[in-house]
Amino acid sequence: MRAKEAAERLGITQRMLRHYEKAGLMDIRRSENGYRIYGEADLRRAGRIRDFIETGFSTREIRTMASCLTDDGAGPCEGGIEQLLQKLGHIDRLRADLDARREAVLDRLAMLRDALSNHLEGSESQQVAPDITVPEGTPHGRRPNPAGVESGAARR
Amino acid sequence: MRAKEAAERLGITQRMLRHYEKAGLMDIRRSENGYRIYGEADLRRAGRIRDFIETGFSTREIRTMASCLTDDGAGPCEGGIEQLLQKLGHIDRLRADLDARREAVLDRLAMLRDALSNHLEGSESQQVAPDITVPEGTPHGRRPNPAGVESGAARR
DNA sequence: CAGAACGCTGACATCTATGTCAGGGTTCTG
DNA sequence: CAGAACCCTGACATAGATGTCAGCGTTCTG
Repeated sequence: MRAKEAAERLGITQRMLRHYEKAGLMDIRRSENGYRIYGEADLRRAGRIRDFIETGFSTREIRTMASCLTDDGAGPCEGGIEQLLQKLGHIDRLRADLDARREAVLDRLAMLRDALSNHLEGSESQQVAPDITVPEGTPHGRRPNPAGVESGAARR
Repeated sequence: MRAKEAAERLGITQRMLRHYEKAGLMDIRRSENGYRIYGEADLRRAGRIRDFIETGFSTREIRTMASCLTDDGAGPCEGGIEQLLQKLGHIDRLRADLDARREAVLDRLAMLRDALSNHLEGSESQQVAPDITVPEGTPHGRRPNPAGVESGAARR
């Protein structure tokens, strides 16, 4: 397929697709007229690159773990794992934090709702947020190092 | 504590600490001589900001969810239910975002680990990342669309 | 006290990610 | 065929994260 479709399927702009290429992260085949021709594998690769970038990696870092971009789980993918684990650490810390906060909010919310209904029992009822449905959102529970400041000195 | 110590404990530079401040993400107390004085709560807040940033968020985006940076899940909350619901919305959206990122990372990680073990099956084994343990942290499982090209059109 | 170590501000510099525009082909369609 | 819709390259532009240096006060220590 050509640029437009590829970009659409990936949810990014053609600009970025070219950017990845220029950054040396991919090498797209060209048709005789010079148009880029993306194959499914290219899409997958670009999709991974996109994800890496949206996860906070720079093309520079990604190039470092180029072997982590191919379909075939071949190459050792040196470097990739540690870097990923590190990111995971950041993400998990934030998640834990958000989970805690989320619960606090839910609690408060429930409390208010109770108070409210008890209060306007039988009154004209002002109908403030009538049917509060707790928006589901992945299970949450344990909450280690609540507001953890650190998690391993000397970084980056 | 003062700048140097704070920065060290957070694993970032004083420069960035000032950057967060200038970005309107925190407001650090000053001693009479003008020196910044960081308290534990400031550290926690800065730590979260740091994590958000390293997870790919910009100060601009972070400012948007400023209420997610405080320790107390409590907070002003004046305005009641609407505000709470709104906050809940932010939190959940944030969580969704983090989940996506987290999962992308986990997927890649699992994939890599598999490839790796399959690869050095019985060989002299170079011991690259010997005992990769997926850091526990909220349950995760399904992994549809392995090398997922897409993940929902119109993103961001 | 002198010098080291540290703090502050502001400015300039680099790198990336992205957007957008221009100038100029190529393809598809009514 | 004419115009729309695409594609390409290259350049200029912005924003944000970070680094680093200068010029200048403050603290701590031998």
